[in-house]
Amino acid sequence: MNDCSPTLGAIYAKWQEKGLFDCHPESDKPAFSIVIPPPNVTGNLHIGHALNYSLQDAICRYKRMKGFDVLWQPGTDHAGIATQMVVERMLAKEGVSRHDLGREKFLEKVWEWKAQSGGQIVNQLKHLGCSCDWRRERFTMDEGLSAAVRKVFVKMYKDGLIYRDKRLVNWDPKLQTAISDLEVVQKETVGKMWYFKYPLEGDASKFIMVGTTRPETLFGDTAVAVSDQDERYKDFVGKNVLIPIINKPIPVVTDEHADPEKGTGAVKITPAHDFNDFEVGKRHNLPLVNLLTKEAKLNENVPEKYRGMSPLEARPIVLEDIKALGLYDHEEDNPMTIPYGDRSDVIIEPWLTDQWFVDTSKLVGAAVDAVQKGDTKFIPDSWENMYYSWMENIQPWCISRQLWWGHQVPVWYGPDGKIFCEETEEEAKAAAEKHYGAATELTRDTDVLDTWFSSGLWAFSTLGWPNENDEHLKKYYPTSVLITGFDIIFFWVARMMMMSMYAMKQVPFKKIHLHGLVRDEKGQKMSKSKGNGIDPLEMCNKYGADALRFSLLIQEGSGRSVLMSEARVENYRNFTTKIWNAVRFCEMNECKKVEGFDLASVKLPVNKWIITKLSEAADTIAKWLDTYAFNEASNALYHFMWNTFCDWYLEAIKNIFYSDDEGAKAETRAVVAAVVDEMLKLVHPFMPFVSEELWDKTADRKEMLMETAWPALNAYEDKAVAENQDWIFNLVTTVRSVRSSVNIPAAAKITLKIKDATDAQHQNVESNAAILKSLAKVEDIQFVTETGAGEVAQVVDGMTLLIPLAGLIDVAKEKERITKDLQNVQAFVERTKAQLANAAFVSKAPEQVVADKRKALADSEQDIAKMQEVLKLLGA
RNA sequence: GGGCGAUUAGCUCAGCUGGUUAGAGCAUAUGCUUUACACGCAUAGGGUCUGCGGUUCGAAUCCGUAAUCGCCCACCA
Repeated sequence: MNDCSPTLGAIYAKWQEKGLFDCHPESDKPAFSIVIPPPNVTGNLHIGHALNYSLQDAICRYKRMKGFDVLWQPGTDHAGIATQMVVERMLAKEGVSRHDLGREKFLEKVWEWKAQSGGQIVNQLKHLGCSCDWRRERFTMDEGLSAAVRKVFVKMYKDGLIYRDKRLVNWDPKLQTAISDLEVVQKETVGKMWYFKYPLEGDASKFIMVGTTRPETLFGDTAVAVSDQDERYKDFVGKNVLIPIINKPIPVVTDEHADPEKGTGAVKITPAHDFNDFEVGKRHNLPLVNLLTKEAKLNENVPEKYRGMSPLEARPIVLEDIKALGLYDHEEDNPMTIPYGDRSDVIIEPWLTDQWFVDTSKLVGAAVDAVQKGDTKFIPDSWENMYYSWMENIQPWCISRQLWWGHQVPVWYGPDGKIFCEETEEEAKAAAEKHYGAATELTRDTDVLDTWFSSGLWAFSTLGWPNENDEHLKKYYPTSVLITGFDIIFFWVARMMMMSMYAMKQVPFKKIHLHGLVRDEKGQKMSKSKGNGIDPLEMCNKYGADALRFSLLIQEGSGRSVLMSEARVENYRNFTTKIWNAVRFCEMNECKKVEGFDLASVKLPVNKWIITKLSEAADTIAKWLDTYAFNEASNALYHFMWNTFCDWYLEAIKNIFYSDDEGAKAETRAVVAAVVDEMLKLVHPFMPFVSEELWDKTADRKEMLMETAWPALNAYEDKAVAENQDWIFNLVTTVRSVRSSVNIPAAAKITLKIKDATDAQHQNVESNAAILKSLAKVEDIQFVTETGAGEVAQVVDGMTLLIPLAGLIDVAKEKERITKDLQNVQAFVERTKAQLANAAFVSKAPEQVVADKRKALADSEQDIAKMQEVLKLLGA
């Protein structure tokens, strides 16, 4: 916590020292809890993390201010594959492989690494301002969390939900482990389809032609399948054909898998190397011939000349050999997808092994029901459909990994292979003794679990489970909301739902807010290879964490992508600077906090106006944050702060500060100080550092900004006064606009004449004369009954504004300007008249709509008359 | 092949249950060295709301359809 900014570091340290991040299970405040999506312990903060954590921090800070007892539960994930790879790479530099060390020593090295350089990301989170309860930091390999893993595994095993099976799995030959379906990414390529002949056994003149994308697997063929509807191959069914090269006879079988429409209608069946063929093999009791080693090299089941080659190396040689035999027919280009490992980026092979599976089909029911009942709500809810459809088509989850780093499967085998699944070795031994009638030597299963298995328990394992009496578990579970990226909805969200419904009989979180991906300015995914990444820490250093956070927050809505570029961060850095300068201005004008000042005593309309606007902004921002619409909330804050507070309010009160009305000055100073205080509270969830720093700078405080309550100012709102004030500001804009369009020099003071003002308008202008004069650069305001020559005119709200220009007026231009204006209003009047003449509209539309139209029509007609009057004077 | 989402100003997006003379930020133009801020202030220009059809007194908003783009899932002998 130093390379961001010493000041920010100090503020962060102070929050932490005061215990402001801590949860208080003993308090009677209502709970609000979030578990962090645990970053990999190997991780470095990237921009996607920055988005995810900024959202959570904003919500947590806001909820604290709203009176909740907040727990933001932090921690890291042991990240089986990633971590093992990191440590292996480190060892490789010393010329050591993990196999040189052996499992136990290697795991020691991993823990050493973790102690020294693991979890850097936790410190990086602090740079962002994350207000996690760090006392409660957890790691998925902690003893408590590991106990949770063992307990759930054993329970699932005993409930028949976890089983061991020999079947085809996705095998990663680089990492040499099985991986789950989700960890396989399909890449589009244009491959080839090769066609060649399988001669009929005993009659080489007859043959079946097959097409295949993987000719090198023919050594593992154990049948050729055709459709029972396919006349072409009727005579072959039940007979044998010979595998080219090795001349091994295999049967021709009929199977639904063979589609007469595709290829030649005949399929070679390689049950040990293709998922579909595996199923065909099962239906026909075909033998399984495994051709690959765990490195995915051809093994002893292929002729010697091919052994040790990779499938891709063997393929052209096999094809040459088929050609040499005269069995080759032709080839075609074939668009296809090839499976790759998401971590290793090598081709994944279906491979026959013993693995552990979760029978997810038995878990999905409760997980789906919970969402259908609304116990967990998706935000945005469009994700629910995707969740349902994935759940409905769920496949068994392969949870075993042939790695060393991870939760070792709590399974021991007896000498006869009997399985003892228990939470501890002692229990397993006891069970074995009972089973065999004597103490028996057991060997432990060497597999570890898929990292997502432990992540699936994260929402309750971090809160103390399996200790059901843990006060944190009791108070904070189910958690209030999970905030995470939609990309891990299946990996994590769905699994958490299943695991939680199974182990806890409760949902893990009541809401789930799914946010989009961070992309570059052009909407492209950020990647190292493209070099279009944005480093969040660099942005923090250059522009401050607040600017980075805000540029992320203001874009996050409806789960859409968040586009990032340095220019955007820079842009919102300007916003932090603006706040800084505004507060500085207030200080310079001696706006000091007045103890005991009662906002209800405020008299000046402009002050009542800002208080009303502030109150409205507090409610609006709260409303949006409550619905996780971070973009809307951020926009509301930006608009209030910059537009309402700086551009209007501070400009409007300058004339008070420069006047000698001490009473008005005193009231305004007190109001400014109070408004700044409340405004900083609104800023705080979004930009905690700058707001806290200004809070500290502007007064002697008993409490830090972070621990203050969210503004509740509805009692001080005065909507009527605020509306009048809005009208005055609109009038200012109108005058400025006229000035600009007739090129009155910016610095020139003008006289403003107002004709046909109503009493209310007159009064409003009178009481805001000073503001009007200073903001519109008006020297003198006069209420008149006649228009004079040489005056620029503008009709607004039934009044005619007149600005004498001492003969400088360009009559032709004036006519054009007013005529254009007039035409717009006339067009509106025509439309509205037509609408009101429509009997169907008048009878069917709501009364209020019709009344509003009538009023607008009348007003516009009045304005038209005044414009025509002006034009007449111009000599039209 | 199945599903989902998007299409509104030059760019990025608001516009919730149909009634606004369709908004914001950025960018652009013009004018401002106004004693908080040029990382600023003021003003302005800019949109037949992707096309077509329908429902309705009334459609950016609802329905259908087409096109384009994006994403997810499945399959590809």
